[in-house]
Amino acid sequence: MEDKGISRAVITRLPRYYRYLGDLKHEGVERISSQELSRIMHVTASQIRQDFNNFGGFGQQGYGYNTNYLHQEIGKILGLDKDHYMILIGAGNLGQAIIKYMHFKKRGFYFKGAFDIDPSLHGTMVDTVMIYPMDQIAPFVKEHGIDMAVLTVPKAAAKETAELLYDTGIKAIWNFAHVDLETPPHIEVENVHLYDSIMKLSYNLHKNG
Amino acid sequence: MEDKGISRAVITRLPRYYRYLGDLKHEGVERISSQELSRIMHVTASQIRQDFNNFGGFGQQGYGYNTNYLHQEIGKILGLDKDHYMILIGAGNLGQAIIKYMHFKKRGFYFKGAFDIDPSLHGTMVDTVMIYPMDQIAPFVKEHGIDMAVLTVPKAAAKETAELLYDTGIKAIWNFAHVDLETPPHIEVENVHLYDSIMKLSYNLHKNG
DNA sequence: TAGATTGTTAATCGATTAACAATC
DNA sequence: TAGATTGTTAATCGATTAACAATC
Repeated sequence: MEDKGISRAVITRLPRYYRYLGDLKHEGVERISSQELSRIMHVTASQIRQDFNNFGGFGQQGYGYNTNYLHQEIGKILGLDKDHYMILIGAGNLGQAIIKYMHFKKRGFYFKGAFDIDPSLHGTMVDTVMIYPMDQIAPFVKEHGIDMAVLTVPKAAAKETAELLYDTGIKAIWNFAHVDLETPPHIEVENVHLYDSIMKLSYNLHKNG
Repeated sequence: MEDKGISRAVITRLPRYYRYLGDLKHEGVERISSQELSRIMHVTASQIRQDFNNFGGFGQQGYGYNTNYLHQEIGKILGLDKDHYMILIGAGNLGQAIIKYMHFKKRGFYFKGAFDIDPSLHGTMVDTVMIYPMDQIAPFVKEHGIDMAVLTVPKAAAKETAELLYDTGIKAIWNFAHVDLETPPHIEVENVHLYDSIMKLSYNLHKNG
């Protein structure tokens, strides 16, 4: 699970496997072959087997894969068996929606607090999450053992806001601001660039005339 | 621009180029070489030149690229020189946030209406956008020349809701529900799978122990 | 045991990088 | 003209697919 040699392409596919296996499990499907999964997911059976074998085989010759076991193991690889304590930085429209959208919905991801520069928001709640002033980020992170920050501040503020996090002990930033952060090596970043996404859709919409 | 042979990897990089060139333009940088851009964006100069040459050269030997021109041309490739009329389907937390987040912010993308099953929302506004009942989707799309739908309904409703769009003339779906839609060939889909994204971050957070 | 299907090696394909001639 | 830098071809690298022996 700690192998550093797993390619980015494989990692990107893992959550999708996890999602499909969760659905199959939900439908009561107990076993599945790479061929059946291939048909459902529209990827080759070969790729499925190659992907899983990056982490050591989860299947059994002549049988296939046990849906429950495979789902669970991929969950472990993704770190979903562990709890994550999160803060939100930038409690605007998008930030508040993310709190409401994620909260209680996905086990293991917990918002412990939100931060904003707007003093009128301080002390108010989004769902069950309190909004604090920005200068309390560092002590809050330490006190609550926060490992992830969700960054939903305007583009112009993103760089300096992210820098507030670098020495706090935060390990990961989920970045919704449309800049690419240049983070220190001990911090992982995952970008959700919504404008990039809609531009890609726009391209595809027009590509055939 | 209509060339179908452009690889997915190249398309995915275009919005990022567009973003960086917009920033450079904003900073008053008039020309840039692939080498300078390479340094700023952390990709190889070779890749930059290859990518641009998929669409016919935009540069000049010995000079480099004109920032404004290149920005504009990539914008055209992405279809950003055209207006897009959008509807939102599913006016919950995330949907409302997207309307507020996108509206007026990015030229060319206009929300004309929103739709929800909840009758108590019908007739109310999100920003400047009215919420309508679901059964009005088809006539609305035709009347307003809508080309894109943003799908922010719960996972369980996504499939059947998407199907309401297939024969309306809609050309593209920006899908925030965490299912992979099986759309007919005349409809493009771009997925924003937030859970997939946070799972990837979780993986990277744990991969070094 | 025979059939099925994995795990894994080999072959192919595509994308990235390097190199350099063309040319501004 | 000389220097710089693109456009483009060739080489390399990595990811995907095919094939099949191992084995349940």
